[in-house]
Amino acid sequence: MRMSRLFLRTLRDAPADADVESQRLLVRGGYIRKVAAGIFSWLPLGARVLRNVERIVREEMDAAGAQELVLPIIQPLELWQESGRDDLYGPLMFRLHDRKDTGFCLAPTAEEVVTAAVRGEYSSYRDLPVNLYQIQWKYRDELRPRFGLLRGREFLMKDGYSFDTDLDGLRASYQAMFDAYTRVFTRCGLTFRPVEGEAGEIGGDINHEFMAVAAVGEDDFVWCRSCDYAANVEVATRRDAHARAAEVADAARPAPESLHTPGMPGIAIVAQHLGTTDDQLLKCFAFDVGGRLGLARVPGDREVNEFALARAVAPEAMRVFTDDDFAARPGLPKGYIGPHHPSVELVVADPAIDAAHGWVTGANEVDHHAANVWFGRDFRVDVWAPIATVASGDPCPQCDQVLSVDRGIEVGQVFQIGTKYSEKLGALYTDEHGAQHPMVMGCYGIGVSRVVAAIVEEHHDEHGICWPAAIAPYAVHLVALAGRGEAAGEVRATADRIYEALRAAGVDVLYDDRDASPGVKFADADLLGMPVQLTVGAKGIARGIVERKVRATGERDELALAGVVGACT
RNA sequence: CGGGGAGUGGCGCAGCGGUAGCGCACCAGCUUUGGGUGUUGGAGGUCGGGGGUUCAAAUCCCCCCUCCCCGACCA
Repeated sequence: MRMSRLFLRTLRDAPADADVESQRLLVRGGYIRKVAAGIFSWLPLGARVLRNVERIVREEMDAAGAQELVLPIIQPLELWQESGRDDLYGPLMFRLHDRKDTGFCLAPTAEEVVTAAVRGEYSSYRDLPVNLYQIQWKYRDELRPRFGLLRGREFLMKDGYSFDTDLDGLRASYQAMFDAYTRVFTRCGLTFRPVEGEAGEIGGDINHEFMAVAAVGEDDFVWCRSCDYAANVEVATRRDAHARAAEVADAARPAPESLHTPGMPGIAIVAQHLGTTDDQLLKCFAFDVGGRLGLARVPGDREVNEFALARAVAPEAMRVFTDDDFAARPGLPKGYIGPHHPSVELVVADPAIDAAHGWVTGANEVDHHAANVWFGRDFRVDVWAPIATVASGDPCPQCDQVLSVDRGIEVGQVFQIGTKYSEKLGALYTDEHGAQHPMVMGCYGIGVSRVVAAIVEEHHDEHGICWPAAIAPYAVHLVALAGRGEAAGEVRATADRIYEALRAAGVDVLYDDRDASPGVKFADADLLGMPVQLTVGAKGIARGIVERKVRATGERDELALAGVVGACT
C-alpha cells in the first residue's frame, strides 16, 4: 500500500480523552477514531489488525472442530424473557422497538439465539456433539465505558457454544476450546495465563478466564513467571504457606516489653515509630464467627484474605468486624488489638506467624503496643491456615520460583454452563432409549477488539506500537528518502522497484512514498509499528544497500539491493 | 446513579463582558532532505444546544446535551 494513497492521518498529540496507552497510540497512529463514548471506527490500518486477530481466532476454532455461523445482532427481547435474562441484564442492554412496537435488543451475547437455533434443528443424541461460533459485534451500554477498546459499548467478540449429551462430552469440548484459546493468545503474542474464575452472570460451574498481563487490567491475579501457575488473588497460595518454624526454648526469649504508642492505630505508623519494618509486626484482625469473637493473624506486611479465612473456619460462617462490632466490645480497641485477648474464642493464624522470633503487636489497650510477644508463651493458635494474601515475590506453590501479583485484562473466558439455557429454552435431545434430556452446554468467548488493545498494551515503547508479526497490518514498512536532490529520481525508482518486487513475492508492504521529510517518515514508521522497516536513501543506494531495522528490538542491519526480497520472505 | 472537572477550526490549547487567537495538521510558494526543517502567504470556527441578563455574551445566570475523572457496577 502506498502511503500517499492510504486513508490515514497520524496525530502528533493524542486526544485528551484517551486514558490508556493502547487508545492513545491507536488513535495517534490512525488505526481507530472515537465516534462516541465506547464506540470506535476502525480505519484501514485498524481494520487490517482486527482482521488478523479474527483470522487467528477463526483458524484455531476451525482446527478445534468448531463451525462458524453468523447470528443476528438484533435479537427479539422475547428470547431474553424466555431465559429470564431480560431483567438480569436490565439497562446494560441497548433496547429498541420496531414500528409494531415489538421489543428488541442489540446483542450483548448470544446464548439465547444460538440455543434457539440448535433446538430448532437438532433433537437427537446422534446429532451431538456440535460446536458453533461466530465473530460478531456485541453491544453493552456500560455504566462507564473507558480504557478505549478495553471496555467499549460496541466490541467485536468471538462467541462459541458447545452442545453435548453429557458431562463427559462437555468436558472434552471444554478442553478442546481451552487448548484452542491457549494457541490463539500465544499466536497473538500476549503474555497470559488461564485463571480459574468465579461463576459470573452466565451462571456456569467450572470456568477459566484468560488474563493478559497488563498494568491497565481491571482484575488482580497471581501468576508464576516460570511455570503455568495462575490463580485469583482470593484462592492463590504460596510455597511455604503450610510450613512452620520450630519453637524456641523459653530461656532464649526476651520478656515482653510494653510500648507507649499514642495515636498510632495501625501497622505502618507503629513500624515507622519503632524504626522497623511492617513484617516485624503481628496484625490482628477481628471477625465474628457464629456470634463468637475470632482473631485472624498475619504478618504486618500482609492483608487477611477474607475468602481464605472463610474457608478456614468453614462450615461455620464468618463476618468481618464492623465499626458497630467494635463499639460493642470496648475491650477490643481497633488498631491496638493484641493476640492474647481473654474473650477470643477462635484464633486463626497464617503459618508465617512462626515461633522463631518475637512480634510487635497491640496490647489490647488504646495507645499501647507490646514487643517480644512470642507464639506459645504469649499467645495460642487454634487453626493454622494460609490466610495471608499472596504478594509479588512469594515462592510459587508449583515450582518455587517467583510469583507476581498483577493486573490482567480478561481477553477470553471458557464456561461449562451445563443445562441452564437448554432447560429454559427447551433445547432437548432424545437419547437411544427414547428419553428426552436437556443438551449440556459450554460457552466460550474471546474479546477480539479487546485483544487488539491488549496487544498494544504489551507491545509498545515511547515511540509507538511494536506489532507482533502475526498481527501487524503490513509485514514491512518501506521508507523512501527521495528528497529533491539529483538522486531523487533514482531513489524513487529504486524504492518503487523494491515495493513491486516485494508485492510480487507476496509480502504485505506499507510503502512511504510521500513527499515528506525523513524525520516525519521515521517517526510515523515507529508510531505505526510494522515489524520491519526498510529505508531506501541516496546514501544506501550509492553503496548498493538498503537499511533494515527491526521495530521491536531496534536492531539494524544492511541488505544488498538484490537480496531485499529474499530477506523479507 | 452520587461527587468532581471540561466542552473554542481535524488534534492539542489560550482567551473569561467590547464583535475570536496560538501550536500541530491542511492548501500554495520558497527552503530543507538520514530522526516530527525553516519561512512567507492562505483556507477553515453560528466558541456543545436552548433560554435569559446587557448597548454589547465564547466570557455572567438558568436549563439541557456530550465528554473526562473518582466511586458504585461489571462478559
